[in-house]
Amino acid sequence: MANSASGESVTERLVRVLATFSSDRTAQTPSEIARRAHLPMSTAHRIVEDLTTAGLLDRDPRGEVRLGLRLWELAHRGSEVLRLREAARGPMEQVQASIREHTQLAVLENGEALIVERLSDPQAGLNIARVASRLPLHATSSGLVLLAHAPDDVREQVVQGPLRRHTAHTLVDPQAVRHALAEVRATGWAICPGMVSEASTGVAVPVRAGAGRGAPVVAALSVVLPREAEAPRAVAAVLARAARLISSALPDGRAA
Amino acid sequence: MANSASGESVTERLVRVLATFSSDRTAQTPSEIARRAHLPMSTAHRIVEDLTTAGLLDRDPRGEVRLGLRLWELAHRGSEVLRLREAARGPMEQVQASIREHTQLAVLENGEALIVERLSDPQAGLNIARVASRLPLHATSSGLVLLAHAPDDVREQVVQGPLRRHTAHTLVDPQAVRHALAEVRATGWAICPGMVSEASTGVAVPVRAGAGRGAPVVAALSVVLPREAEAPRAVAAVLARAARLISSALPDGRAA
DNA sequence: CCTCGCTTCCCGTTCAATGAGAACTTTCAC
DNA sequence: GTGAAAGTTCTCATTGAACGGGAAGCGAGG
Repeated sequence: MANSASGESVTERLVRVLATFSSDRTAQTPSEIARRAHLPMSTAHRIVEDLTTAGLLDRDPRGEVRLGLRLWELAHRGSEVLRLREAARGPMEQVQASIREHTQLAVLENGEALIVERLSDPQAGLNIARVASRLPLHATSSGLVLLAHAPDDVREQVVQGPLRRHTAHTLVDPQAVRHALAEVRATGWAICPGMVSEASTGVAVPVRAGAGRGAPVVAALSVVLPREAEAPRAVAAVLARAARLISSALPDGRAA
Repeated sequence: MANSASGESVTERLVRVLATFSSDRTAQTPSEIARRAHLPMSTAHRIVEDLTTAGLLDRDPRGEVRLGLRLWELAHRGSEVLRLREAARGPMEQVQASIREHTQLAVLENGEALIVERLSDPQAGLNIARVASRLPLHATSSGLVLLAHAPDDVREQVVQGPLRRHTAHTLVDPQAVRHALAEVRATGWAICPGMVSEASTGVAVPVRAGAGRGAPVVAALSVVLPREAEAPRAVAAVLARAARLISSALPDGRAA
């Protein structure tokens, strides 16, 4: 754009505006957006107007801004995530039926685990993650699975980057993380007691695109158990079976 | 942007690029995008690159472009559609279980019906519509329901606009449509035999935001029956019950 | 070897986007 | 009722980012 004080592309700014929305803030005033996206008032107002006429945002009569229908529509017109979710729904429901805890599916996105599907039993314990929210890679079972099978450069970048401590059990030493990842690769699952929150244990397995051990890992399937639950390895076995079901429903992974 | 030949806003163009994707075309080359979005080659390439670094698009190793994870993520961070889908899933599954045909939920979007959720039984007949696809308002049961409860100006614009004929039973006369709409309002449902395709009958009812007859209509719940099925009115009654369930799970509609 | 289509790089032109500011409206506290 | 605070809608001069034609590079296919 002409004259941007900070030398950003228009696209960047549009995304920044859209990214000010979250599961908690689904409606906000243009001024709030300006503040949260660090944009000058008048600029924010103009961008909001543009996005509104494009349908990516909607303004309700009160003047508050929400994410627009068209954004949802575009995202549903053929993202990979949709195929993945579709393939995963059945197997995830089976897992859910037999284990009765939160069941999650996550993919690797820009150094974090992005949750793409989640089934939760009302009877199950408290839950942190929601669909479309992100989790740290080094401190969650899904994250470790994704990281273990990520390309070398991505893995190293995360391992060497700052590793935030969530609980006393969080792995914050690069070497410790590398060890854990090697074990995940060897066993085929990750079991993480109390790494994010003291009270729960995460169990996760890789989901591959297509059959075969060598097929690329595209997602991690996980459940969150209460810490005191025994038999996490039995749970891992259940997950592994479900993961194979998902894999076989997925187009073969030479594509990705 | 500086120099745009056609006086469009940047945002418009970005959306045009994103809109070249569809359920059928989930991957395309930048050049294809250029052609379909009617953009000069170099411009399309640049925009694709921008959108890619912003995460709204992804390029696979082959060079083909796909919708990016981040687009999906943003759309799932608090659109109204999500609430609606969530509230509707249970009741829709009940409908599905008792009727065993395609069950759909649609909202009004810019002069068309946008399908936001769909459950389909493998045993059910052929199906046209997918999630995130659009249907004409004047020729479908969902469409007529939405149109019947739309603001006056929207309704008149559609009724007076061109009404495409799909089959011999499609309503293409403005006055006929107005009559149909009045009946939909009076009875509380729409039954459309053979309007889109000769072989099927659509049945739809309004879904309101919150309890009470006066609450605003936010969606249409419908099923597609084989034309020869008897008892469409019994089906409408089942739908109406489900719609009330959905409504009660929805935040009260003074908001919208 | 040549052709054809896609992609990438280059570069002069230009006007859309920009953002400070002022005026106006709504909201709320007292 | 009055005043302050916050949000919104304008205006407008400035300017560099976006634009797009063109050429060069790349690769597949005949």
